[in-house]
Amino acid sequence: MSPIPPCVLQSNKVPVVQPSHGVHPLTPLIPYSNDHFSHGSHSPHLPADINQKQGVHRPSQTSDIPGFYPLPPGGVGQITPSMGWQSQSVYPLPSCGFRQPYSSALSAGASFSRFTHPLMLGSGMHTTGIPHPAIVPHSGKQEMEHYDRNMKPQPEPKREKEAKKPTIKKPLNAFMLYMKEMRAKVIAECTLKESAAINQILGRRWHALSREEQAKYYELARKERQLHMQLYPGWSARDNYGKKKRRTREKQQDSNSGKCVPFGGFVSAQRG
DNA sequence: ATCCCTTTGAAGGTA
DNA sequence: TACCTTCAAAGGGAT
Repeated sequence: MSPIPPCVLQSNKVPVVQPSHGVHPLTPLIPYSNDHFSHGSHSPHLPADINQKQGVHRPSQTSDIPGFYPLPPGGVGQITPSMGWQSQSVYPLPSCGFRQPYSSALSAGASFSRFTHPLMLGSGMHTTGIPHPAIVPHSGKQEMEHYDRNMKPQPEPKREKEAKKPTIKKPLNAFMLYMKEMRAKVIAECTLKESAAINQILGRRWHALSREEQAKYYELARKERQLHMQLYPGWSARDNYGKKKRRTREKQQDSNSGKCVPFGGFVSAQRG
């Protein structure tokens, strides 16, 4: 059984043979210690929340993430050890508001620092005064062009306009968190840049992860959702519906209908 | 300048 | 309940 070559990118839409479980082409995810997640009372896999609806249980009872709240306004929230490797927390709650582009910090203990958008200093402020990266000014385009890109201090004439309609982004799910973390690594290995191609690889690697490894990300995602819920109690995913303009998708039907997709799965009804 | 592609998962809507 | 749709990240490519 040979592990997946680092950069096997099946030419589009070619079914890929799924590697057997246990083989981690990707290998060491991050140097975080498992106990951060396995210490818990509930079994690591399908983290408590996988059976969601439960992950969505009211935050009030979530003693699960003590220390997150109450967050000192403008201060650095006390991050519980349970956050483990991402000690900087998914919600860094920066005291100064700036950070390194996450991609550069991806490697070890990568901080999911997507949540520190400079713009938030102005608009990304929760009613409680807690800055949150999920809040981005709604510029009308692809939401925001990624925090990092906006880092450069441009003389923004339309700053005011943007600050008017902040958009609260969805919390990232487990796979998204995984992607954010591993993207740089894949890019380095494969010298690829196209996100679509990279995402295909990441999708396969995600499946190749052991349940325990995936559980880490499910747990992280669960915490993200919880925190997100607490920060924005009234927020709904639907709030962002329609904010992305989409072109007509013609080929959705014909190209999709149950075709094999990389990884031997079937395309989800998502776009085509 | 803006959307598409590509992935998985969460969540809302509809039948 | 089951299924469908949209969005979340990301950046090169297409329009």
